[in-house]
Parts: sequence; C-alpha cells; structure tokens
Amino acid sequence: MASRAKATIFDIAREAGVSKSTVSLVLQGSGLIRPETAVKVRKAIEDVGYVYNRGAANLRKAHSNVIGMVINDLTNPFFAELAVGMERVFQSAGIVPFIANTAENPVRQEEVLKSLMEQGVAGLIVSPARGTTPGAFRRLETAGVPVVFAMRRLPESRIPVIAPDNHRGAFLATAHLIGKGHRRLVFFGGTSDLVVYQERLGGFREACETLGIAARDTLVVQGETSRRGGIACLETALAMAEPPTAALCFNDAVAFGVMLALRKRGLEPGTDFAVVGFDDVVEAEHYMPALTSVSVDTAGLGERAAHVMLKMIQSRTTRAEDHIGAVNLVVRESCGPNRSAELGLGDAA
Amino acid sequence: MASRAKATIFDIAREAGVSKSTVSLVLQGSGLIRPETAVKVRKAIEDVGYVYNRGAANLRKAHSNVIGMVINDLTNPFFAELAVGMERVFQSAGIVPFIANTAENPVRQEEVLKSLMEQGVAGLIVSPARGTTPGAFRRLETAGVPVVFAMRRLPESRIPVIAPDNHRGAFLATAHLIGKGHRRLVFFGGTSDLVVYQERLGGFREACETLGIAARDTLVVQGETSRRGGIACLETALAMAEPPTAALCFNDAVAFGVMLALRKRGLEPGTDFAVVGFDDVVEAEHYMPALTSVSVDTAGLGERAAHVMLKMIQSRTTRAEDHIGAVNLVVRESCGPNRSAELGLGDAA
DNA sequence: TTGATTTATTGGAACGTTCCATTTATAGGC
DNA sequence: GCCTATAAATGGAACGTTCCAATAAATCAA
Repeated sequence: MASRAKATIFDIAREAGVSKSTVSLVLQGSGLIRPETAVKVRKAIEDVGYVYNRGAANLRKAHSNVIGMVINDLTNPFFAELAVGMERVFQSAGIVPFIANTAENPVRQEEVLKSLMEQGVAGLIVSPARGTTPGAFRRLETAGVPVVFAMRRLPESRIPVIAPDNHRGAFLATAHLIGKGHRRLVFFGGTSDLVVYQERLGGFREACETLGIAARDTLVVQGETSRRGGIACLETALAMAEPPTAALCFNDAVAFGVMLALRKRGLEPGTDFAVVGFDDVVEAEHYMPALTSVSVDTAGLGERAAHVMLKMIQSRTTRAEDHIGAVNLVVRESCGPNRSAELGLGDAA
Repeated sequence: MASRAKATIFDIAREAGVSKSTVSLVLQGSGLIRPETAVKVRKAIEDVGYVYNRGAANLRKAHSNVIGMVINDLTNPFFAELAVGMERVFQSAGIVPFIANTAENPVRQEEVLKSLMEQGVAGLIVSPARGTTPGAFRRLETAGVPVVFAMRRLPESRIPVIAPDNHRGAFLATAHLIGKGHRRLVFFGGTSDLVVYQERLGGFREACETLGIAARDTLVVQGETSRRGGIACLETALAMAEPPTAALCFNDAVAFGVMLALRKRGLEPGTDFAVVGFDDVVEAEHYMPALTSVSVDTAGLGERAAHVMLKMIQSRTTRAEDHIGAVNLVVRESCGPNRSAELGLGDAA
C-alpha cells in the first residue's frame, strides 16, 4: 500500500534499460529519441508508478510553469467568475493555476505571496486586498516575477492593471437614472481606500454635474461592499430629511441589500426607488425585480489578464500595458418606468 | 530592475560572514544558533532580497508543506464557503492551501491532480468531479499521498470522507413538507451518478414511505444542479396531470430556480407551492421569500476536513475515519403556513 | 575501406537546499 | 593549566532533475 521510496528517473532508466538522460529526454517529449525507445520508457514509467518531481526540475530549469491567482474574496461570486475566465486560458496553455484566497486581509496576503514566491511561481495575477501597503509587491518586483493586477489596482504602482472602465460605467448608470427623471441621487457602498471606489464615485459625480444635478442633491453613503452593507446604506439614506429616489450601488451585492431593505420597508424596488448595481453578476438577471447593472464582462477580463500574463512570461518582462475593459449598462427592471411625465420633463437620456 | 541571478543561501552566507549551513539553520529557526548570529543573518537575508527556494528544500526534506484543495465548481458559493472553512484551519497551522478548480470535468481533474502531485503536495482535499472514474485516485494512493473527500464521495473507495448527513437532511425536510399537509411531493434536480444524489433521494423516499405517502404520489425529476436546472424541473413537474404541491430540491441553487419559475408563472412560492432547499447557502436567508433549507454547516465541514488532513499528514497515514456532519432544517418562508386546516388534518410534524 | 555526417544515447556537473558528522570556540571543574 | 562537557558553526554528501559535451552507432560519399 504505502509505496517504498519514491521512484526516480534512475529507477525508470534501469527498468527500461536506458540511461537517466534518455528518460529525461522522453519526459520532455524530445524528438531526439527513437520512437521505440520512447515507448519502452513510457511503459516503464507507467509500471513503476513514477511521478515527476517538478521541484527538482525547477532547480535547473529557469522557469516553473506554475501561475498563482491571488484573490481577495473567494466568496464573492464575482471573483469566482474572474477565476473561471482565467482558467479557460491557462487550461489551453497546459497550465494549472493555483488559487489562493487572502480574505481581504493584507497580512494573510503577505503570507500568501511569500508562499507562492517560495514555490517559484512563474507569474501572479492578483486582486489586491483592501489596505494593501504600497511595498507589498516590492519583493515580487525585485525578484522579477511578472505580476498583473486584475479588477483592482493600487494607488501608485507600475504593475499593469486589467480592469473595467469604472468611471464610464458609473457615468452611464447615473445618466440612466437621471434620464428616468430622478433628481435626488445617492451613491451607496464602498469605502474611499479602494481605487475602484474613487473611479466609480468619480463617474457618478461627473454625470451629476454635466447633467445638471446640483451637488446638494447628490448624496454619498459609504459602507461595506456586501448585502449587509447595502441594507445599512438604505437605512441611512431614508432617514434623511429629503431622501433620494434613486441609487447607484458600488456593486451588485450592495444593490441586492438595498432591494432587500426596500422590500422590508414596504417599498418596491423599481417603482418606489430606483437602484442600479455594478458588475452584473449572474444573479442580477434572476433577481426579483431583475437588477439593472453595469456589465463588466468579468470572465472576459479574466481571460485578458491571463493572456497578458502569458505574454509577459514569454517575453521575460515585468511590464505590460494596462487594459481597461469596455462596460455597458444592462437595463432590467430595478429602475422602473420613466418618471419624466410625473415631473413634467422630457426624456433626457 | 530585473534582478540578476537569484540569491541563494551562499550569497547570504558571504554577506553575513558565516557558512551556508548556519544560514540554513537560521532559516529553519533552529535554536542552535547564537541570537546575535541569527540577527546578522536575517539582516543579510533582507538586504540581499533573498527568497527561499522550497523546491530545493523539498528535495531533501521528506515533507512539503503544500496542501491542495481540488474543487469541482468554484462558482458555486457553497464550495467557496467550504474553502473558507478549510483556510481558517490551515492558516493557523501556517499553511497556505492552493485551490484548484476542475469545473466538474474529470479530464481537467486528472490534469489538476497530476500537476499537484508533481508539485509534491503533502495532502489533498478533494470534492471529486462528477463522472470521476474509480481509478482516478489510484496514483495518489500508490504514492502514499493522504487524500480526503469533502462533501462528495466516490461509489467505492477507501478514501476517508467528510460530508453532511444527506439522508437525514432529506428526511427532515421531507417530513417537514408532509407535516405542512402536502401529499404530492417531488424531488427536484441532480442526477443519479452522484452518490450525494442517492443519499438525498433515499432520505426523501424513506420519509415518504414511513409517513404514509404513496409511491405514486411521489415524483422525481432529475436535472442540472443549478438555477437553470431548477427552472426546467418545475416546468416539467407542472406539466403533469396531477402536479405536486411541494418540492425538496437537490440543493439551494435548484430551489432558487424553482422559485423563480414559480413567480414567472404567477405562482407564489410558499403559498402556492412549497419548496425546500439543501445546503443553506448564505443567500437562502436573503431570498424573497426566504428559503427553508437543510443547513449542513459547510464551513464547519471544511474545518473538519482540514483537521483530518493535518492529522493524517502528521501520523503519515493515508487512512482516517469518515465524518458525517450533523444537519438541521432551517425553517423560513418558502413553505408557507400549514395546509393542515385546508386538508382537514392535524399537525403531523 | 575510410573519413565525414547524422542520429541516438550517455555520463557528469550543476541547481539550492538539508542533514549528518566534524571541527572550533567557550565554559566549567579540578 | 589541563581535561572534559557543552555550545556554536561548518564542510560535504545527498536529493531528482536538466543540460552540455562527449560518445557510440548508423548512414553516406568518395
């Protein structure tokens, strides 16, 4: 049952009556080997129950074929989608990416990065944890390991970023709400330590300004980027003197929370209060009411990130261009019909 | 920018004016080293930007400290919860588990397992993909790598299993439905190639039999274990001559799909048709109506699996006891009020 | 047949660690 | 001051691969 000492290429060599070098060549699929010999060797490999020791190999080879994916919150389905997109690409390149979760914890992230480096990864795709310090990736950089950021970025860093056009997405969504006739708007969820937050809030603000919403009619309520955070945000907003009538949410999770809280208060999302989400996760379509959301093509961005990574590894560089993915607003039911009539205004969108 | 040749313990040794062996000892936190020397070495490590080469180390050490988690569907939030539970345990043991996704594809799973083995994992926690062949884990076994199955099992295999009590969970849920006064029941979703399916369906059947539901009043509709599968199942069931009034769903995803489909037909889940889910994912609580579901303490099972794994590694065995986790029914709103009155029956639950 | 060329195979050194057996330094006992 | 015991540091071999240079075998041109 429990095997004796692990088999090595020497064992195979003996079994097949060749030298260790020949075995090595076969293992690497070299064309220099006579087909019959290769067959013989492969049979020995099978018989002996040999398992290749990549660690030993990497001692000589410059490149390992391990790529790590460091994700800040695995329980968010959004990131699972991202991971799936990447895997599609890596699979066809014959690479098995290893995923590690940092649970939004910079200390854990440090450990994870260290461990991955020690493992000798060829490259890393990272969605950095909130509160990541600027120096967290310096070790990677000095070690010359290619890194790309996906979805999130760090305030100042030369590491290439693959992310959606957050500003434009927020702008589109906000314009949609204004077009529907809303005049008192709120931005729900997220905290200012995330660059993404700045970008989305920026899009929101620009839309309000250019489309003639006074600053005093726009509200910002920070909060957790989760369902729970959304619930809390709505409570806060409705407690105001002149509560808003429409919300752009930092992400879909927040939007779900907001809709939930509306229902609990006897308000109907869509008709009584308009809500737009961000990310367009699969659930958005299936919610009641279906959530209008900014679609960012998560899986597509994942694929993109994987491609960039592959190219970086191949060309032995640690630099690459940023890639800002197109976004578009998917209009469903959570913003209800136009309010124009009610307010005596034309359709402004 | 791009660093020159990677630093090794020799470089540190030179820098710190000691021997490579001393550096190695410091790296391993040996108490044999004079504290001042250790400090000196650690400083050199920092200065040089050294990164430990675990591959090289594993060449000599018997044990790597890598543990792999092989998961069949990362996009199912259920598995993300499982992963999170495991990580809690591994983190406190100073281990970074690597997660790999098989996307429910046995071929991909084969690749993933191979890659993990080549990496020299110390152990593997696996939720096997549907359609896994019996031989898929033989290599692992002959290599003496500890493996535990989490949540799912293979028909015949000596590998220890950590899973919830599916039979009992299904029994409880079904009894609940019957207690509510339902007499025509259906089991929705899943396919018979999964052992879990057999177990859950078994509990459903036993409850029906012992609580006096005739076999001709129970229906089974197989289907995908996803929202989409749930939608399809409901369509099928409602097209029958005498449609059921209550469903036990293979998992929560199916249940969500069923509720969605009900709404689309103008039926209200809970009052017009009762539905129970399985797994009790976090969304269950937040759904409209909130989903009654069998809670399996996913994260707890993850922790358990991790502990078992740790113990197996420590005691160098590939055997361990199965662990069947307790379940309990979380009653929410998706089964509505009792039907007893309507049917002239007492409360049987 | 001989030498040159091509095709297949091979031995040895190297990769960066750990671990064991030694050596060297320090302290203690008398 | 000498011997012994303990503490601290060290050199060398080993781990399982890859790669290079070298060899051996087969083919070819003359």
